[in-house]
Amino acid sequence: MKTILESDKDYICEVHAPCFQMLVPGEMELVKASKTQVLFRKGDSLTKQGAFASYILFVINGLCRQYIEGNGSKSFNLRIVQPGEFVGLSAVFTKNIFSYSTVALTDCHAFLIEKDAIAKLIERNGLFGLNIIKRYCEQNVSLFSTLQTVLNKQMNGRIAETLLYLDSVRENHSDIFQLLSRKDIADFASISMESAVKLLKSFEKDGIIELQDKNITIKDKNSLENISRRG
Amino acid sequence: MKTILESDKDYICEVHAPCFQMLVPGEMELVKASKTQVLFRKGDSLTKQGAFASYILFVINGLCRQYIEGNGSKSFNLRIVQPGEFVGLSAVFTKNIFSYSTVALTDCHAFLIEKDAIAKLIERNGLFGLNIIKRYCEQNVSLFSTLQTVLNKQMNGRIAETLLYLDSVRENHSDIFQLLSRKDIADFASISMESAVKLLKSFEKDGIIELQDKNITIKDKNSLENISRRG
DNA sequence: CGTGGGAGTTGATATAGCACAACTTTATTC
DNA sequence: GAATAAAGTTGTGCTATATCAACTCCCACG
Repeated sequence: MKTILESDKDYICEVHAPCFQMLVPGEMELVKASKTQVLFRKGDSLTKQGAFASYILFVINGLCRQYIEGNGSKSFNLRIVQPGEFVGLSAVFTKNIFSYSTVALTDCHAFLIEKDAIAKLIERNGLFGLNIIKRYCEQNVSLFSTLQTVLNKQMNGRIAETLLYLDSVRENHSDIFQLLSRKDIADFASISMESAVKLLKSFEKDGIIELQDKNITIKDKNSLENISRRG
Repeated sequence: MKTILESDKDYICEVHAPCFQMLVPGEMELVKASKTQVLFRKGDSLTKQGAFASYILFVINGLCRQYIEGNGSKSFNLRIVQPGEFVGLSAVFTKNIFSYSTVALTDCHAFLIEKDAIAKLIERNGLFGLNIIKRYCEQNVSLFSTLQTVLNKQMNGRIAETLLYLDSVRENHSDIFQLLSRKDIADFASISMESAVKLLKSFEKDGIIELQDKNITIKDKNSLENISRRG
């Protein structure tokens, strides 16, 4: 993790990120003044579950994996963080502790924005606040859906859902599967790595997917959706 | 579910709810104009999972149980909704579908506020927006913690946690256990009703809790916390 | 007053998915 | 490029928890 000296050009680029479009010039200054651009190297932690959180991160480019740490080496993957998304929103306005860890799957540029700056911004600019609320809302809905899956579906359905999710990520990031180990995939479905391997093989045998080394191609999306729906 | 004709006195009462303290007079009018006070009878649904959501609810008095519906008769209890809390926040700013069901455990007074009114309010009044964000944030953090529990703990830990949670609710609502069946308790821990019964009995045998009909008294909070922590 | 149904209780049986072990293949390091 | 570590694969037994079934208790309702 290494702080980057920014050029003015960088700033112009960042300020064009969709989330910051509705700021009036004075507020833009506020963001500029309070943020720091950082390069996270592949494998670096953007957030560490349980650590103190006084800032949020906004990912400019690169991919991250967001996960909940359990006991021992057990962990559960929440999502792939893509450019244009915030990390750490949920921590900042309550107990100031990150609820999850985030690790860079590739080198990532992000900027860090102090909690106070965000709060001031929301207070002054209602439209910005509404935009942030929408993001909270989305995250909320997505958490409910995750909970649904974890509570009601079993291995088959969970792996199917995982594959569909990762395939949707692939639309924008074609190399996503190269960045994930079998354990990573298992951790999206919250099953053991061994079970994941066995299920993937069985899906391959049934002609639903194709395995080429790390890459996974979906051959029969319909079947996968059915398996996912049935649980 | 029955709409109540409100007196001016009612309005004064409602506007004193903590969340609406920082509104300027013009905005207060907006809330007044757009909300409807409703009485939900014990057993009535405040929200239905999957149903269209164009409003949020603010509970004035009474208790509700918020839960996720699964397949068949399976469901998972998220929380007890207490007076002063919102229901339906997470639905309103994204896909307009409730992610969960909510049922009244006692008669409940609530008011319904249209989505557009809330959005306008946030846009105009940043402090109000910040307040709403804090609530989102809390719900978010609580969802992460629920996920932690469901993913990492097993029966013992989950039931222990459930008991500690319900005991914390009892501080303000001493009759809470009278309102819950064994199935309800099991559904907080996401275990079968039979398992819940067996575990409760075994906790009783170990002198950790005391069972008197529906009521449950915690005798050894420390043990319960340990069991909950270990999983 | 008795009868039916829901909630609670208890023990017996079934099973999904994990842990382990042994092994193969692919990376990494000196 | 040999050696060692890490990742992936496969089969076998075990365990936590659900499901089922039988029974009790209590309340509602004819």
